[in-house]
Amino acid sequence: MSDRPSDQPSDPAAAFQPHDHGHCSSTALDAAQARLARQGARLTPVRRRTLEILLESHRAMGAYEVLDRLAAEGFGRQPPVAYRALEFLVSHGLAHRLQRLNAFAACLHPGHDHNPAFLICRSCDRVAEAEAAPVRAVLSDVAAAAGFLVERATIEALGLCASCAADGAA
Amino acid sequence: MSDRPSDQPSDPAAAFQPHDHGHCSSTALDAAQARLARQGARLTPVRRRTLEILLESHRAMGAYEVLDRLAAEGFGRQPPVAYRALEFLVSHGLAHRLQRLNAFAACLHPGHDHNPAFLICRSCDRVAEAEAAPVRAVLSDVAAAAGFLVERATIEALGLCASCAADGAA
DNA sequence: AGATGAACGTAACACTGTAACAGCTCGTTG
DNA sequence: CAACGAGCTGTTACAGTGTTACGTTCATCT
Repeated sequence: MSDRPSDQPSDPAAAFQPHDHGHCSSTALDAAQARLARQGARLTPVRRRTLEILLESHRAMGAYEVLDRLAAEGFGRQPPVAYRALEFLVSHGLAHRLQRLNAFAACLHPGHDHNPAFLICRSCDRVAEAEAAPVRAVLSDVAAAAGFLVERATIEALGLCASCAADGAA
Repeated sequence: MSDRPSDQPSDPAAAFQPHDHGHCSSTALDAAQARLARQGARLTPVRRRTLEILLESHRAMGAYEVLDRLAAEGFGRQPPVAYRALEFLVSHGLAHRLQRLNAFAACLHPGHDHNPAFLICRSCDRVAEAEAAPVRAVLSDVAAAAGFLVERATIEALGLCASCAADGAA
C-alpha cells in the first residue's frame, strides 16, 4: 500500500495537466499486458482496442460511445461487444466504471489492485484517480459505529480541477 | 453540524433494526411538511403519496416501482409522473438518490440539509444514512493535494448490516 | 371573470444494459 | 487427422432507465 510501482505517476492529478500523453497511455498499455500475462488472461484485439480508446483521453466514455468507435473500425456493432470488452477490462483492473456517469475510464496505474476515489471535473470532464485508502478508513469507522461492515464503497467527487479553476471556470 | 434536531434518530442505523416504524415514518412526513412550508413549496397529492411510498420501507425503490404504485392508485402512469415527484423530493431534501442502485430512498431526517453517506446492506437491501462530514473532510483533503476542489461527492458503501451479520448472512 | 404560472398527464422517444443463441478459433486428445 | 471443448466474437431481441415535447388542469392573484 505504501510502495510506488514504476507505472504509477507521482502526481495523481496528472490527468488534469498537460503531460506526455503518448508516454502515459503506452505505459498503461504495457502495464496492462504484463498484468494480464500474470493472470493468464488474453488481451484480444477488441479488448486491446477498447482499452486504447479509453486511454486516448482522460475522460470517461459511455459504452455506446465506445461501441461507435469499435463499429467504425470493423468490430461488432451490437451493445454486447462493447459491454463485454469493458466488463473484462474492469474485472481485470484495467478500467473503472463511474456510477455517477454511467461511463468507463481507463485505469492509469493498473499495476496494483486499487479502488480509487474519482475526481470528476465538471468543467473539462476529465477524471483522475485519488488515493482512497484514508477516505475508506474513515468511512469504515463511521459505518462500524452503526454496526455496518463495509465491503465495497463508491467514492466519486464532482468539482473543479486546478487547470479549470485557473482558467476561471465558474 | 453538531446540533441534533428532534427529528433525527439518535441511532443512525435504526433502519437496520426493529423499530416503531409508524412513528419513524410519520415523524419524517411531519418534518417534510414543515420543511416545505418554510420553503414555500407544495406537498401535492402525488408528491405526498410518493414520499409515503418511499417511507413504507427503508429500502431504495426504482422509479418504475414507484410509478407502478402510483398508477395503481389512480395517478398518472407515465414515467415523468414518478420522475417529477422523485426529483421534487430529492431537490427539497426529502429523499435521496442512490447512484449505485438507480433508485430512490426517503430521507429519514429531513430537518436539516445534509449529504449523507449511504450504507446499503447487500443482504436485506435496506439503506441507512451515516454522517458523512468526516468522510468528506478527508476526501476534500486528498483531492486538495491534487489541486481539485470537491463540490459534491457520492459516497455509497455496500456491505452487511448488523442484523444480517447476526443472522449469519455470508 | 381573466391572466398567470405551477403542476399534472400523455405519447413518443433516447439511452443504458442484458439474455439467448450461433459461429469461429485454437489447443488438446484420441 | 478428426473430434471435442473452452473461450471469444458476433447477432437478434428485449428489458430497464430516463427525457423531450406538448396539451390540460388547477390554484392564485388582480
